[in-house]
Amino acid sequence: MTRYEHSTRLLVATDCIILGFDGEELKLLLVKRNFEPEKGKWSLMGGFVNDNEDLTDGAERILYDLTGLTNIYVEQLNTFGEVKRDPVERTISVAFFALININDHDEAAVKAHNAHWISLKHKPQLIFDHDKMVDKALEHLLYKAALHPLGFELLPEKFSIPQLQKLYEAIYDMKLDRRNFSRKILSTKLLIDTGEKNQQSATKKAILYKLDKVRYADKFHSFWHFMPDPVM
Amino acid sequence: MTRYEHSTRLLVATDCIILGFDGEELKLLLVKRNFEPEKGKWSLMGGFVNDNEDLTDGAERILYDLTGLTNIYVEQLNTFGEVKRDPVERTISVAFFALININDHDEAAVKAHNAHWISLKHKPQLIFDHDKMVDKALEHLLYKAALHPLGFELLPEKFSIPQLQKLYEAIYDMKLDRRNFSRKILSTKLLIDTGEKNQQSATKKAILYKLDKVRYADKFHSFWHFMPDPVM
DNA sequence: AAAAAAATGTGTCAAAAAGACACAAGAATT
DNA sequence: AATTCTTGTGTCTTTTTGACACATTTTTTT
Repeated sequence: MTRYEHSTRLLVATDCIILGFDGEELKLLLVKRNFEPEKGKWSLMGGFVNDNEDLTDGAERILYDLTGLTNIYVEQLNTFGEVKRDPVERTISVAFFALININDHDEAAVKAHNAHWISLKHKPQLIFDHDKMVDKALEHLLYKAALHPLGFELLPEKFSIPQLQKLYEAIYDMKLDRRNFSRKILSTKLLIDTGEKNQQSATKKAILYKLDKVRYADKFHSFWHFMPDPVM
Repeated sequence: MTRYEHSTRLLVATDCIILGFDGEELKLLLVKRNFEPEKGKWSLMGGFVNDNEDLTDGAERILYDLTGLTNIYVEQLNTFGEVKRDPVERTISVAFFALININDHDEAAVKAHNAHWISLKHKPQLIFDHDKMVDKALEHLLYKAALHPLGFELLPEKFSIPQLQKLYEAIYDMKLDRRNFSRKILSTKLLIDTGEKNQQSATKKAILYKLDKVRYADKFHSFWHFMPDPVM
């Protein structure tokens, strides 16, 4: 037995939902297509999966191409396979979810691909079912960030508690009490005081922390309750 | 533009991880293959995705074939696409996660497919990367059930609180305090007292509840903390 | 028929966590 | 030196959790 005969073979693509944080709001890395189909429209960055390439490798290849980064937080999200989702030809697309610190990426690579960071609040309409993909990614972010403080992936290595709070406020689009947030985050004992202070801050310099990666890995599969319940 | 030329097309399959609960333990619906490759070995139920068929439809077709059920809780889990995962020919497999009440299924259909309910504690080794798929499904169940009381999907329409507790104990493989569990579950106000009592119970008859589906749908996107934190 | 056994429903109390809020302190601006 | 903005930390009250005890219902045993 060397091949499954009589079975249909389909195009398989990968699309990446790349989220970043600039200190104020969540942004999405989108490309303005300069090729057909849908030339001139906004879309996620994607590409076909090669014959001899794992799905994850395909996604990482695309991410590297676009951002110049390698050690990104990437997770497989969902596979979109509606028959008519691509008008040209049926294509299955495996969507990947990536979080990066917005200041880390290679700007030249981004420019070369005609890509731009767009605030989620001003997201344009995207091609095909890419809007659905983004929705799914945001839903996933809410889930994940409620259980794990994985907002760390969106911040620089050294960060302050107020920075982290702003990130969570952006993710959940709500205001949090500064003092309670600080108490809660410190009680996890996940933050290591680097002894340094935030220099760019205009007023009082905030303490810079880094993530205790060992403890984080240990605790990752325990469930926290990170965000308050919405009132019912 | 009518086709993407020069791009490789791949076989796309669907595999279903079907979990059920018999009142005591979690079980997995597995088939003993009576066809090549890997004839005689245990595997998940799966099949190729048809040319003109959505992925979800493909999964539901396979689930209906095997169990005779249509309104199953199904969720797409993950797509497994390692180059060498299928020794015959490269095949991408989209794994689906299904929860059913183990007493509902069509036994004849199950028998016809040479399928069996196997306790997770005695799961045999499966073909290809199906073990990985099952691991992923269990991990997903832990996540989901921590946030949503989605164990309901595994129980009959009317059930008692002790039944629900046994299910959660099976999922998390831990003992829970009866009184605290009851308090917590009732405080969600998700259960409607049917006025009936459990008849098969050997001693005191337990109150049968049903799920308040409206409230459940409303609350689904709020985050609960259903299981206690593991001690660190 | 009474007692024992098994499982269910509900209540109490202390400890822990969460929510609301006040005040002190560092750093730039006026 | 006073003002403003932001950060760090503390207190108090309310809510939730965790650890228990006891009463009730039904079957089984004596």
